[in-house]
Amino acid sequence: MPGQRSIAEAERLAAARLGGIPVRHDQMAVVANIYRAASAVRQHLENSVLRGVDLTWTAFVVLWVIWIWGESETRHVAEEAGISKGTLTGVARTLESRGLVQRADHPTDGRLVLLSLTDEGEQLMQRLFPAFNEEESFVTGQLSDADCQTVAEGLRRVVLQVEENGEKRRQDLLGGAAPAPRRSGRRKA
Amino acid sequence: MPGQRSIAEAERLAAARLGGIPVRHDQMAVVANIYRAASAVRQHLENSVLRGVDLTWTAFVVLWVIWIWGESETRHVAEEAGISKGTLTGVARTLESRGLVQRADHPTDGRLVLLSLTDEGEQLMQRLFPAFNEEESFVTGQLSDADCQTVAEGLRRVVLQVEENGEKRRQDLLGGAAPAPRRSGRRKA
DNA sequence: ATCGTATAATTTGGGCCCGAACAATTCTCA
DNA sequence: TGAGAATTGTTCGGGCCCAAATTATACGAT
Repeated sequence: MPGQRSIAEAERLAAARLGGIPVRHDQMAVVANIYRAASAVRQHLENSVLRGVDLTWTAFVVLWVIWIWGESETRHVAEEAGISKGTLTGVARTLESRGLVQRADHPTDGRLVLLSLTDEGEQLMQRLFPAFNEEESFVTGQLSDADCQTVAEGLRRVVLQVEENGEKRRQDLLGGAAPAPRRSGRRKA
Repeated sequence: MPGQRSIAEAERLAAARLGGIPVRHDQMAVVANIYRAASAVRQHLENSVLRGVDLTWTAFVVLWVIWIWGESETRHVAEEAGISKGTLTGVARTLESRGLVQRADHPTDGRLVLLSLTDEGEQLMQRLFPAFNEEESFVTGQLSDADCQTVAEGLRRVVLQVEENGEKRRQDLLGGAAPAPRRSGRRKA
């Protein structure tokens, strides 16, 4: 994990490298630190409470979503966990094979699949969540409760900005042109 | 992308589900929002400025690091980019095949490999960075400069806490036991 | 000079990740 | 009622991700 010194240094070097072009430093610092913090927190959680039960961060988040919301349609779980439908299919398969999650057909809509925790999955989350929250407290240990609220609120605004205005923004950037297709990915048969 | 309403709702449901067990809400909210913001920002950047030049977020970060720091040893690039050495090997290979990065042997230490941008890579970054920074400004558009500084500073403390105390913390949690090995991964031949 | 020991990058296995293509089902409306 | 549009979950190709194992090099001490 890179030290903080390097962020300031990188910003200085970047400014030098850009010459006359203006750089929004404060905004750059927010994005850089969001990314660093996310990596650091994920790494810590995976190597502390999750490692022992052989769960990845994503697998835990999926379990968490199903635990909190109860039996749910997969599209809802994917949305809430912040992963694509395709990714969820794979993660759910893994969790199902581990006996933590079970799938069921929707009673009236044949397109839907419902996910729920098994008893074992339920017990695991009961046991795991307090330990997880304990580490959430550890990583935020240098922040007061008020600091936490301030930071969380700032991050909420970032999320909200992207959620509410991101799509329009991306369209405007393209100026009516069709979005570039991914070079990787499935091709027509 | 899940709405903010669901975070508050999830916290409420989580509290209910945990019954008597105390939950550190503010700390939970910070971690949850760090992760959401990181996903949202990455998604927006990949689907706006990066998509057109067929770069992933990680590939861009690696280019950025080499651009800012100049020719660098791979271990330094990996550290600074926040990815493992093994991952960097693959990403560097991709970038090399695209003609954006070149590798060179270290003049005196045969173990080291140096990475630098090609002319094409240099030109790409000159062109790309302003657009990238523009989107960093967009995603933080609901925050004032002062807000940005506050949020960045809070996140810095989270990173610092994990960097400085994370390893000890993880050892303490294990209580002297050997860390659980990953179930996945390479096995002895 | 040679034998460990330390450190570098790479390889490798299992898994996550996206988004386009696809198959199955439901909805819509003429 | 029936054909097309819409929506769901799955498949799939290319790529990232980690950490352990491996290989190669450097260096210190005999």
